[in-house]
Amino acid sequence: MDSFSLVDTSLDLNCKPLRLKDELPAPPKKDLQSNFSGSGNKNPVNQESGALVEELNRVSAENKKLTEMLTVMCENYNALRNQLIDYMNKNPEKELSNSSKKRKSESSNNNGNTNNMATTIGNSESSSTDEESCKKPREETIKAKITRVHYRTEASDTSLVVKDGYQWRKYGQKVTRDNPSPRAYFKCSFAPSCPVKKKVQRSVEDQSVLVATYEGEHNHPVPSQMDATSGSSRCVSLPSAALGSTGPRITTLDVTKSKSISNEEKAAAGSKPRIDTPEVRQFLVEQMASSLTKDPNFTTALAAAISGKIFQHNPNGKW
DNA sequence: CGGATTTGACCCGCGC
DNA sequence: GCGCGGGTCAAATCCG
Repeated sequence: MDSFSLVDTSLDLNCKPLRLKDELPAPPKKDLQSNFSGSGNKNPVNQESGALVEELNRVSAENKKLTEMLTVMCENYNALRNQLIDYMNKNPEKELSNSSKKRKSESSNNNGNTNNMATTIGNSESSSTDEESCKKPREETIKAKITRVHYRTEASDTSLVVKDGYQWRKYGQKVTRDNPSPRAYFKCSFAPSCPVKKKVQRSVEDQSVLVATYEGEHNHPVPSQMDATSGSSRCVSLPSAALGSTGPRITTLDVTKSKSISNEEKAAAGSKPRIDTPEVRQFLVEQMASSLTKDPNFTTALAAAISGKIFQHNPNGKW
């Protein structure tokens, strides 16, 4: 929808990726250099602790700044959202005509986001910063968390296999009315213990984009990281969760990625607190994004921005 | 031979 | 009640 994309774009451009790029890398490098390469010898412990304190202060200040930015963004978003609601109230027919054809479950889960474009993430968690949670009764969304993820694939790819780290068993395929490309239905291989299902279909607008719709949450960890890279079956598609670098398309959010990140978080927490490694930096970005996943529209904007910036910075896309 | 995939049949909700 | 369309089932087939 236009309003959402408006929100997304504005947030996206003015938000933190730029700042992260500007602020994060530069100062710590200095610190690290002074700590390690130039480190000499006088008082390494004091020097290191001083640098850490300095780093902590810097990060705190940055955190504060980001929080303020987030507040401003929330306000802007809420204002825009209110305008959108007003608009939708004035023009209810268009939205109704779109949503009326949806089946009960889908329309209820997308509750409010009645656009049939594959541009929303129907994350059902309530937001801590947004008024959405109190405005919209979302009890029905507790049942099945629906997440929509975009994957860019090779143009020549014809399979509907998405490498997301989990193992899936295909149980059906259908050609739907609104999209000439077939839709594939997958169940998690851990079913029935794991109730997660996924639908994969090529985007109408861009055939090289796979839209995966996840229903439910895995009640087990990712089988292995190997699966995410080598593929559990004949995987062909690239797991690049970044569309932001290419087109007007709004969203991409890789749920499994955030989960694996959280594993990294545990590992990092258990080991040394390396403040300024690229991994940690990226993790901070990811964590910011994941914290915003509570709001589907912010998630949409920020995930695209983060992914876009990160992939620009790291063209190989290797982590 | 066993597991994964394919694909037509079937089920079910919704609109008319 | 009927037709349509999306989702699921399950027998057949494929493949390592």
